[in-house]
Amino acid sequence: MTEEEEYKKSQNEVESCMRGSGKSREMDGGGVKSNSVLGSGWNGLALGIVSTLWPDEGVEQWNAVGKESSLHLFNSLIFAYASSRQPHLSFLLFATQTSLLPPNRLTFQFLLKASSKSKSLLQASQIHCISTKLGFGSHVFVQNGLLHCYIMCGLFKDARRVFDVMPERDVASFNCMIHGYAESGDMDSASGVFRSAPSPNVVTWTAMVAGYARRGDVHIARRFFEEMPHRDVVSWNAMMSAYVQNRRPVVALGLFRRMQLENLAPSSTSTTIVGLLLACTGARALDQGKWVHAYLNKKRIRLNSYLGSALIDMYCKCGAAELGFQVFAGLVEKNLGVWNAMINGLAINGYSERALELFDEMRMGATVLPDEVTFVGVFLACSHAGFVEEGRRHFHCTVKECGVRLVLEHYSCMVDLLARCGFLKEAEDIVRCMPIRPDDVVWRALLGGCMVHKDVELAERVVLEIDARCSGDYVLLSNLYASVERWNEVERVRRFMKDKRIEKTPGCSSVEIESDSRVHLKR
DNA sequence: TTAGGGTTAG
Repeated sequence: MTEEEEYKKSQNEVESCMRGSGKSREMDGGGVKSNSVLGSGWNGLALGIVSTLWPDEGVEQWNAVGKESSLHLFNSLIFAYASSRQPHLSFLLFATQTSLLPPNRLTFQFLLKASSKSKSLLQASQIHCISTKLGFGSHVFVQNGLLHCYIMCGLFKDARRVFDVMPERDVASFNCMIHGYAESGDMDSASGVFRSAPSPNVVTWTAMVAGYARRGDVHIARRFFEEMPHRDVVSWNAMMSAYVQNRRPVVALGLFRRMQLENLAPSSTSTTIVGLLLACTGARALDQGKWVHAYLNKKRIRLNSYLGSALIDMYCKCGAAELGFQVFAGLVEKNLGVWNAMINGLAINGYSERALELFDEMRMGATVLPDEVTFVGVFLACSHAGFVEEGRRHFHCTVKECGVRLVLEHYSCMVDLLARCGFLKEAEDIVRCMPIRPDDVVWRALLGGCMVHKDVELAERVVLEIDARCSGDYVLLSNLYASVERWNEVERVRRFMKDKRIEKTPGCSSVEIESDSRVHLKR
């Protein structure tokens, strides 16, 4: 049976189970009966697993939970795995547990959590089937778990079908559904579910705020935020993030000040600080970013990967790559986001060699595998420094070796590198043979090379390929004609722009926002 | 111990 057939079969089974499950037979607590089956060998195994999960406090935690009840212990472990980076290990543990101890409702809840985290609908369907057979399937928490898994897998229509036939719904079921619609950008449906929710809570309202923000409707998001009967730290974080996402970083900073005034800032989580750092980055507010960093140090807040990469990115985008590197060097937890922030940060600041060295270091370490974003940094570094050979090697070989798919951004960097270094033919060949349709950024990268090397004929062809031609493209072409003293063509382009009323976009620059609007963090 | 907010490119 293929995986798809297997999936369909279990989906049918789930649906027939759901239709026929009727009233749930609660068995919570009953499972502990088999305690005696669990010998010391199992306790040893459990201890080993706990120690791996929590190397420092493992024994202590095990002592705290392990001796009460074996089922409780196994459930705790399943939950710990479900919340960890290896959620699939929950299923392995369940396979060993189920032969010794009858699972209870919590076991299934945690397994469904693991299915959601590993986005495994097949597992979720199977788990739901077993739970239904044991009489837990129609419990609202279990059903919510299944619903959540459908949402996490992006199957919104299927989620709706589950939602519609649920024998009982609570506020979390509505919240799940709203979040799902919001994720898919369907705020009309989300708002329909929101209106039908009998008792929306702070989670419901926050899901609406985040949903509108994600779609770019920051004003509607703000209206929901202001109308909320009660706000908690997550709602504030969602609203701050809404402004950051919609390129209004200064408003986000202002919101944090209001949060402080309402005395909510002391309970701010690392997510609040990440939001604050993102706002500083967006506003290019280096001084305020430094304040946030100092605050983190003062409060001895450990830098997790989110905080670390946000800090690195803030320093690099504000032109202080050295400070970014200091943060990077001091980080204990370096995940892909952290490496990418540093490699890209060095590349955009012109530290090409250092960026490429770091990329080699990352590959040598082999704990984190590069992805598309990493290669954007790599090509950017090659392009800024004019490292043609190295760029070619990475473009044609390393990307494949790492199992990474080439995306538009990679092509634009590579075309930029080749074209600027005078390999115009090779650059054009790449554009013409790309397996994905080149966008205007790619064509403009080629146009830039034509400018440097005064290739008028190619530039004329390239300009015609640009979909959304703007004044800059015509100005570039006219300057190119001027540089080879073809004054008639210069005049022709200028007249064309005038007739079509194509105006030059005025240049602009930005400065750091004034100190009186600075965020002052409470000590 | 079901549900909402966070990092890296463009």
